[in-house]
Amino acid sequence: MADQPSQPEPLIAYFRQYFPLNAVEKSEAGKFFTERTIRRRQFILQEGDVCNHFTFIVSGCFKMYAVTEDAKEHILQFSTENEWISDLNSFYSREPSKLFIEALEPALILQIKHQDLLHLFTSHHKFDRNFRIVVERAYIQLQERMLANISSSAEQRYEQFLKNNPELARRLPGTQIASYLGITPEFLSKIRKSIVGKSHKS
Amino acid sequence: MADQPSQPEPLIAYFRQYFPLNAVEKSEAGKFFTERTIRRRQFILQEGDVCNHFTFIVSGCFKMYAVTEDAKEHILQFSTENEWISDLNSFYSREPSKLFIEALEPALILQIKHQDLLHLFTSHHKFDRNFRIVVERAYIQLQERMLANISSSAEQRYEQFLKNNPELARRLPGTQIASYLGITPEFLSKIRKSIVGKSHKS
DNA sequence: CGAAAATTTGACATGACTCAACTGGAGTGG
DNA sequence: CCACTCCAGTTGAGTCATGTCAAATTTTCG
Repeated sequence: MADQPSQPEPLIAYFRQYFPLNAVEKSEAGKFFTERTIRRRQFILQEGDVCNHFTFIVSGCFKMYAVTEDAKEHILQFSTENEWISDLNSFYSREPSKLFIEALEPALILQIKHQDLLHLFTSHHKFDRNFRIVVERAYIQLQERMLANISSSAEQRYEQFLKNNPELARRLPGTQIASYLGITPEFLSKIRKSIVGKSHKS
Repeated sequence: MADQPSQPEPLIAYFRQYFPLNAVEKSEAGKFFTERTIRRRQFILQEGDVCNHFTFIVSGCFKMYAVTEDAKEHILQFSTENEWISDLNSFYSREPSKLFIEALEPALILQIKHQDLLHLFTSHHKFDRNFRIVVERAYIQLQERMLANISSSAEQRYEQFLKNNPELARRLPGTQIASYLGITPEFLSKIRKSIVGKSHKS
């Protein structure tokens, strides 16, 4: 539903940051990326399905999360405008995903199918390069988050999140941020109170 | 010190898993990767230095870690035979690293310099592809570890580590594993005791 | 407006850390 | 072969960080 003729300008502008596409490559991108409009709370991936699309976000915001046996949601990733989201594991292994990807706001996305992306990699190697760089940058960020998780308290991680993602901190409810940080919403509320207390003691 | 004529067979065998190199590409790999012998406790990267090499491990074992203001060591990664290790952030940004990479066992490695790797990417696009895949797989693993960290107790994370890395669990002292899991060695000791207790109650 | 979700608060429970002491190998040099 | 040191590992007591549960309040969205 809601598929439309593709307008991949935002994607082309995105790739221009790394290795700009030539005319042929731009035309190929236009051919294989499909535009979709997504409602708030709509899923673009559900647990049990194979992740068959690589998704570029033109506007809006998504969360990717796992649900554990105790029925709790654990957010692995937020992604917004000019970012990618996909369960890489399921996408490449073709095995059922253990994750959900859900829109937190109405969104506009560009999606490419698994086999079309493999085709792009093979026929136009600049896509290999651009996607190498996309994943490298994501890896570096995840590594920083990992370091914070094994070396800092919940309060420090929250402050680091505020500093690195001021925009997200404004857009998202605290419950979601708590889930991302690996703490309970109640405890996040207590952290916030304690931070306010500190800044008043000037 | 200890540089030797390169014997890149293990590396070529490694790439064969993904996209095998042709004769020209093999010869290029041989030209740019340098072999080094590393002693136990020797560093191949120290905080403050720019990470100028991408390292493939032929044999041995390394840890990559950060040291925080309280002088504690936090292990971000272990890497062993047929794996890579490098501070991607410093390697690409050319800024001083915040990390150390240190040998936990005597090791044999193959290293390529920053500018030589960029050259390989540009002149032989199969390296773009192979490194895209290398980073994708590392990303998927790190994502699993991240999920464990935000959703599981220390005991569950330790059991998951034992299951996923039985080899490392045998090779490494518990102090190092505790640092990797983000807990204290004392607490790991108590976890071990509690696990033994459980398995006796059959 | 009305329902559902987010936030806050407090009492209590538990997970994980700190510190200090002790144990027991694995080298190393005599 | 012994004595010595040096780590890794263990243990226990006390403390701090974070979670659980339940309830009241506020905000958001349909």
